[in-house]
Amino acid sequence: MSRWEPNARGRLEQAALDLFEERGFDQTTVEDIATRAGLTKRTFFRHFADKREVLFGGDPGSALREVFVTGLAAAPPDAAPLDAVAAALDAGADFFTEERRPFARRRQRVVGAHPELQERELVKLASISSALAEGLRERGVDEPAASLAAETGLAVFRVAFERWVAPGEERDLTALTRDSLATLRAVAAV
Amino acid sequence: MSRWEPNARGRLEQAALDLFEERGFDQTTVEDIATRAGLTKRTFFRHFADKREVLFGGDPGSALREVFVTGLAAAPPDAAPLDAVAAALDAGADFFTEERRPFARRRQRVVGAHPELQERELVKLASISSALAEGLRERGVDEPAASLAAETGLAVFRVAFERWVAPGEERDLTALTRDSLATLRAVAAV
DNA sequence: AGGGTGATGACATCTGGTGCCATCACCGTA
DNA sequence: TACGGTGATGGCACCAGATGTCATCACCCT
Repeated sequence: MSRWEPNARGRLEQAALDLFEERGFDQTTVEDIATRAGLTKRTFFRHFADKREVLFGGDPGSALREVFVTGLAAAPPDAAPLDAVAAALDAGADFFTEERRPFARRRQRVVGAHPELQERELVKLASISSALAEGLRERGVDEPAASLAAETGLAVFRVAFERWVAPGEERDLTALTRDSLATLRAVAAV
Repeated sequence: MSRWEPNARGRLEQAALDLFEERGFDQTTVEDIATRAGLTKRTFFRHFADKREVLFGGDPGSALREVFVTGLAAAPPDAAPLDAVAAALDAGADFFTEERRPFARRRQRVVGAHPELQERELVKLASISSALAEGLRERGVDEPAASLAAETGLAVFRVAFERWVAPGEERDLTALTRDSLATLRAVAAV
């Protein structure tokens, strides 16, 4: 692909995460990141739409959304909405293998320390929620049930994910997701 | 209070909403807003932390969060988590009276047209969700049930709110919220 | 060897956002 | 009446994020 030093994008992501941990998000300029990656500020903005996006995979960040949507599509056509969403969550949980946990923890610490990064994270999750709702509608689920099932499912996933990256937690994301879903069902039971 | 033209903050909010509708968020500079309000860019940033915040009430935006928290606190101590959250949602729904609907619709159209504004909106809602979860924990609800009930409740409210501001919708927000909550309970029923 | 292609560098520019100090209107007090 | 305090505003400089434009360079293909 690249004819210069390979993997410019990856180098930028790596440099950014390192610098954000060292000095914090605000104390790191885009030029700092680019320089550490052996590139220039202008090139940074060719790979990422803005400074925050470097932590969210840029366009590839939509990969996770695809995983969820595919998982949803794989559920039996006659599955209840929340059961179909549960299948999507399982697929999402599989995406975050044990090898990814250390990186996820670093990333979560940085994001958690900076409100402007949490903004972006919420948008990404909302985008997944919208995609799930759309998938549910295609399965014949009416509004507002489709949106509610999707949003609820994502809330379950978010809670599970936060537990997964919490210090000392050892259970895998699949187990945590299923546990959270069970808790939700108990809470929502009339 | 003010010894100059009164209500500088309100004038800035009004000018901003007008300009965002006329030209769009990106095509409007902070200087444009300030000038239309008879002020300067520097003064704008004394009232609002950033350009987006002008649509979210600045600090007073936390007023809504207080309404929710107060509503939650007013629920019977032995109420089930989701019932307590339902009380909070009722309080939130009361906050948006019929007179506010036209303004809410204008605002929603602008926010809906600009992803960067949606980011901010998600943060505000997440802040309410956190406050509700905290309130539930104080009522003795354990994690992750507290977070799940809070996030689920807010999903219900968000869905209801979107229907409330939809063109042609005439039901009030309380009715829509209760309807959405009933739908959620049906969806979550095993 | 030469042209095409795509990623990068260099430069200019706009705008969001902040720090700093001056200014001005009003208020209370002597 | 005079005077100083207070709080909101204006003006200015400045940094950093973000974008448009053009030049450059490495590689591939013919």
